[in-house]
Amino acid sequence: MISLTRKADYALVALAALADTANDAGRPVSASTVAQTYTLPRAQMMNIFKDLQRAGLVRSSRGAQGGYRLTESPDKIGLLRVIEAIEGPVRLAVCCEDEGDEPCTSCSVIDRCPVTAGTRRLNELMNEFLSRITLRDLMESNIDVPLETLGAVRGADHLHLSKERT
Amino acid sequence: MISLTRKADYALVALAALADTANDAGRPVSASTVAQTYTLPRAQMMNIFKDLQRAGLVRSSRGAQGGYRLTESPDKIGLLRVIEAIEGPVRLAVCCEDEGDEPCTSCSVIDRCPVTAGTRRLNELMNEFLSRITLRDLMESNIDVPLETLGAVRGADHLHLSKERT
DNA sequence: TTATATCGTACCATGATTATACTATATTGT
DNA sequence: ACAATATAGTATAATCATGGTACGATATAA
Repeated sequence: MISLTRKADYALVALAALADTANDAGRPVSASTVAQTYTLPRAQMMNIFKDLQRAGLVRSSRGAQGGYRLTESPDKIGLLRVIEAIEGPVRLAVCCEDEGDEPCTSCSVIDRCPVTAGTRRLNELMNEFLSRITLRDLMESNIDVPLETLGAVRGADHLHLSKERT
Repeated sequence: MISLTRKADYALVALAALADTANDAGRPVSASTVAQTYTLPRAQMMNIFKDLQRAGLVRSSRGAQGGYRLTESPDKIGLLRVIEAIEGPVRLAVCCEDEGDEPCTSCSVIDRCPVTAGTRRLNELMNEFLSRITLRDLMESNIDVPLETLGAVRGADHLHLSKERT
């Protein structure tokens, strides 16, 4: 499936919540608060924050009045890092584990496969792309930049991918 | 998870096999042949071809010497169509069911969610992107075009996304 | 008519995802 | 010091999608 897991989705909400509230000035925000604010399962949110912390995306302060804070500003946080923190590496197919020209160790098609090379390239592209889009972009739905350039490939300006935002 | 299901992956192999063998000149290729050629489960391959046929990507001829043929040339077949034929619509998150500004009916965050708008935009982009890349691109790992333009956003030429192909 | 091969559908097993619970530890405030 | 709060870590259960199989029906070519 080409989709985020619910956890990854929650993680984006969580990070956005931190970014919204108090970047690094105010006091930290607790997992419970975020869960309550957005009507999401508390326990789930705690696990998510833990993953985010392990990935270095948030810093935790324990104890009363504790919670989490972003370690970086939202425009420094690429989506890929968030997704990987929750779901692990992004791979379009099993054969994307081995990069480059190495033979496919994971699937049965071995080396006759007519699409591995392309799939791996596509995978690289996807990763690169996801790492470009930042949390800030997402919060402002400011995903125009890559979009326009992508649209320019075949002169497709009809896409209006940056509508109602400029 | 941001990855293709195994079925979708197989589907790409299958279509590539059809494209390789006999575009529309020769005789059709059976699901069993494809399965055998690439050491993939027969029954699975049959189901896949059925889905592809339902989506109009291949045409079937029954009986002995029967099999499948592509209905269009590989450079007319976008990846999105293939993926959708197998997995259904591509949605980055549940809230991408409703496009545009409609409120989120699917998740509990309702309308306070700080990332729905961005996620939906991102979803559009992803779909657009996948529809651009054709089966032919994939077979030739000719995915350089969008890659370069994407890489040009921040002048990142170090990526070498079109290596060993020009 | 017989062998081939798709069509359609139904089915099960596995594994990932989703969600919860519990114990331990650390910090704040009284 | 003590209680309340909140994270850390881990373990566990339930749910669902996926991966894979099987079978009867139908259509075609030889």
